[in-house]
Amino acid sequence: MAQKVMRPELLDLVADRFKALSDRARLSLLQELRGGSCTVNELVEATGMGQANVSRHLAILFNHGLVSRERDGVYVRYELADADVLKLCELVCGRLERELAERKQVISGR
Amino acid sequence: MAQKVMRPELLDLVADRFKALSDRARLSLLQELRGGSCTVNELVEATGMGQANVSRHLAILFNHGLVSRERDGVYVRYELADADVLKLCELVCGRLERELAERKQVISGR
DNA sequence: ATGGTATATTCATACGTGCGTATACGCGAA
DNA sequence: TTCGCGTATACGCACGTATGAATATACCAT
Repeated sequence: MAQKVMRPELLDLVADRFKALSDRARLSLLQELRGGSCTVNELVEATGMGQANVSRHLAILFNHGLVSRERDGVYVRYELADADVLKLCELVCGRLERELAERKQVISGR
Repeated sequence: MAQKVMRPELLDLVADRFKALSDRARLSLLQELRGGSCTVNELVEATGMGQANVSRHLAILFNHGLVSRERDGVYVRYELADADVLKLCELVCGRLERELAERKQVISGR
């Protein structure tokens, strides 16, 4: 139970943060980064996405503070900003897995 | 640290779940529901949104299992499905508040 | 069944978003 | 500086989504 009322402006910020996470491409980038920092090209190869696309999505994640970046000569290395990002994903995953399990029960139970 | 690899299909489900939460209108509905179950019209009055809009967004939240509903005569009462929804929002809010605090420090510190 | 109220859905429209292609930028080597 | 490579951005297009107005549906009372 945090604060009772949330200011509308904060509501927009929260919505934007969720929006940043509401894309398959960005989630797969975050997942790849769980294994450690990556360059853009490494992520291009790992995900099969186009280079421009990867760069764009990384910029979005960066602007939302979900990843950090650091120049390494010609390369730019991206990495997860912190563990909160994964906590969010795991909360959602946990729910989904429970729901899928329930659905299986219903199907096999009839 | 849950599973190492996430199947692409699950990734889409997660993205969809986040997408359901990535809208100001839906978040304000969830916030109103923190005070207990509400009818559609109560939510219309509380949020100032149009009736059709409220009904649509509630349907989306319902389809994602974020709220439950129950007929009460002519009315339909909606309520939060469980506490996980709020946990998600609070995780994001916590981050945002920390970020805003840091930003204030930077501004006032120069 | 009829009327009235609460809720859901349809339709048209405006806006946002993701993508590929092409191009610009940044950095190091020669 | 000029070249090559890695990364970022601009443009155009196709698709998705949120919205209000109008309409349909569900329920209760009479």
